[in-house]
Amino acid sequence: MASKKSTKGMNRLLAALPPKDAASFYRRFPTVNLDLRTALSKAGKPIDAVYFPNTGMISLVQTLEDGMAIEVGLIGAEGFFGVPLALGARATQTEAIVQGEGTALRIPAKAFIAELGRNERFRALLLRYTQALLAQVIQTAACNGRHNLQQRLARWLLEAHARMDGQAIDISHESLSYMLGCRRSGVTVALGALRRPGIVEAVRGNITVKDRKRLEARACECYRTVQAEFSRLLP
Amino acid sequence: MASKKSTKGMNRLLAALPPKDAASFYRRFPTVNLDLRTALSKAGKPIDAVYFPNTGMISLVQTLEDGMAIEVGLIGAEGFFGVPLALGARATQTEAIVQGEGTALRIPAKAFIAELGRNERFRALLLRYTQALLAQVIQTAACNGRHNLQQRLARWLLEAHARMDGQAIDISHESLSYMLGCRRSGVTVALGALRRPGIVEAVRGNITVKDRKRLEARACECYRTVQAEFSRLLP
DNA sequence: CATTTAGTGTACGACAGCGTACCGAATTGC
DNA sequence: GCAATTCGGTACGCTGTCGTACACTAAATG
Repeated sequence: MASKKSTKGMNRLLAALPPKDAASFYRRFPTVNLDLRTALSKAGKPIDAVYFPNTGMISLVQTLEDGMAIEVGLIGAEGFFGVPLALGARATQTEAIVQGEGTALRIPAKAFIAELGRNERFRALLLRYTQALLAQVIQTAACNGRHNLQQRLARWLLEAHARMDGQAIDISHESLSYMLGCRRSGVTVALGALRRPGIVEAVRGNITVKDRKRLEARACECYRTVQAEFSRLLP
Repeated sequence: MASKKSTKGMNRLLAALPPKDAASFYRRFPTVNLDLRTALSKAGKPIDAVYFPNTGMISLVQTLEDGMAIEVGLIGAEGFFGVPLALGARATQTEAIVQGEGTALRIPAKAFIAELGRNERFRALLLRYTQALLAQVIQTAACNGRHNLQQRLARWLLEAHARMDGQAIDISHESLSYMLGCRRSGVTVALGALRRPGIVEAVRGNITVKDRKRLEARACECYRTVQAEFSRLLP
């Protein structure tokens, strides 16, 4: 295995470390499958491991008292799940759910914390990612307050499309409504408006982006803004 | 001046440090006035100092491309402004605006970063606060997506009331609409519904909470949820 | 293969909040 | 003291999204 080439399809935070460090992580910790709809952590329960996705994506979902939920962040190979541990907390009210199949490096909480204590560079990198995640959540807060369903759906599809490397996205209207915090039929209508002009194709539980340019035109600025923040913080 | 007693009306993060450390901060850095409507940082510009409020409050506001804005977080004596610096960034797209008059300890960016590097305990404390702020922004994202104006206004008033120690809140409907991301007249109507039953009193640019209990009943759960997160993370 | 279940398309009345506009009252600036 | 400006109250028609409901189809299950 050519070690330089293997940064393709590898988690980009780990890939940003000195090659020896990255290799050490991949040697010492297992790569696990991220299976669709699996919860990596539950509200209020201790986080028992952190995940650095190589492929696939993880949704951060906040559940409200009435049982309604809404997505507040999306994590792919550009990041990792486990920010609260890096900040000295053990648990969050926010749930993490696999929303796109893939694989991830899994590091148990204890080992992760130990590693942070001894690897200055690793810690600095993860804190910069934390700032990027914060920027993403902030943008989502603004987006939820001011942009309409059409725009937010288009944004979500762009985010997912990028993280799934252009593959089709396996998600039902029902799940998507859960992410966007709206009715199931609201998704059907908004998606119909993207499907009719051929911007996306959609069949039972599966959405394919066909024309990214036109999808961007229908989305709000939020995707672009967050993107810019990420490349500024994590070059 | 009895040094133990002086934690009253002092920033609570600094008050949580060993008394010697806290005193050292207050000796080495100036306490400045937080003047209403002052911007402590501008979108995209380097943050030149961090602020630990003793009293008053600071709003985190995200501006969108169309010039519309919305508040994503609120900082009082329980926290500090400057999280991005603690995470290794120099600037953010998010603006910080004084929304309630008070005073704050001001630490220049350079000195702050130096201090973080040498004071382990200080750093750990600020990172736990960062997690609390993240929880606040996450809840706000969910709140903006799912709660109505009435509930969100009530929540905002509770947050402000707590941070202003029960004092009257100096803010116009216009500014409030800016915080909540709605029309000015939307605020007037929603506030009217709280004023008529005597829950709040409102005169030109000034709102007084008269009945906190009933205000809580009109607010969404978000205030309580964030509150719980804060006391869990920063006892 | 027959039956159940999950996912999708569509419709309809209700309503919260929008954009806009206008007026009077309080405050500020000259 | 007067004019200009800011702030607050109210109204009206419009639009996006909601809640709900029903029918149809594809997939899963027996």
